[in-house]
Amino acid sequence: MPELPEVEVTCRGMRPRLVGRTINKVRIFEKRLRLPVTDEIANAEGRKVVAIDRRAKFIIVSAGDDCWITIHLGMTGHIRFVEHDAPLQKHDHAVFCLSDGFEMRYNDPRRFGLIAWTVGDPRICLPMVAKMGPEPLSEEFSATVLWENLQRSKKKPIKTALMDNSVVVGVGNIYASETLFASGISPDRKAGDISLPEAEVLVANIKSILQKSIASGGTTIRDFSGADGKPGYYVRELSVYGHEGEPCLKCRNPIASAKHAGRSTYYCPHCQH
DNA sequence: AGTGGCACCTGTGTGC
DNA sequence: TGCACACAGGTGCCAC
Repeated sequence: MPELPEVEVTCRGMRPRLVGRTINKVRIFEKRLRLPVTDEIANAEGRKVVAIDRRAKFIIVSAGDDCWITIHLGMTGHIRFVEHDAPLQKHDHAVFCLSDGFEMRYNDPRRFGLIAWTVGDPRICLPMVAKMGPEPLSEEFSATVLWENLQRSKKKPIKTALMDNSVVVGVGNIYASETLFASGISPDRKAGDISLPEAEVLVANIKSILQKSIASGGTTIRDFSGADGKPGYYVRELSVYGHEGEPCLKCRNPIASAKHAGRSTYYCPHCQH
């Protein structure tokens, strides 16, 4: 489901519902996520949530005293807040009972997500999180940084390189296609052949497209919804993703599709070089 | 060392 | 209607 905008939208939805509440009880119905949920998650009981942050596509919940809960939504995960007596849904794998009578429920049909408990900031002590590349919406993510990172995977197609978390985080399959279209760059170009001025254009488009998507509540293809249950409306703004055969918004020639590293890519052969 | 391919899962849509 | 198959928003690991 979620790329960076969807995770950011989820975080923003969680903050007013979770921060300041005490987690009274944790119930795990299915431990077999991407990494098994450990029994340590029960240590969250009795703790009050202090803050919620995002790093790449990880949701990082601070529970005070250097105790942390890290949540990843995988491809199909989502978070909902419901009254404690609301019926459980299929694939509700974890339930956090809160002091205000509501429950935060983690639902993930494909179970590619994860829920981890750590003592110590996950951005330091969870290797999966610690080794992530630059945040696209941060100041540090500049044309120079992108260009330098692209040199490390210079033989990859640029589309695949943009989805590599060591190059930049948060750009998944949808936004890789969208940012390349906006930049007029072919997905087949080798990452190492992207010039600094082109990197400049890419950085600007990555930032603006991700920001616009966040403002629209993210992109709902099939089943994404934010923590408030609302779908993302950015799907209406997508220029190429899922639009194979339809006329390009710039030149009216048909949008094409291709595969890069097994993932679908959409692009305009006429506008992107 | 960088790269492509596969694996992990369930659900949905399509074509026969 | 049923079945087989392809495909889906992510990412770690495994051979080459």
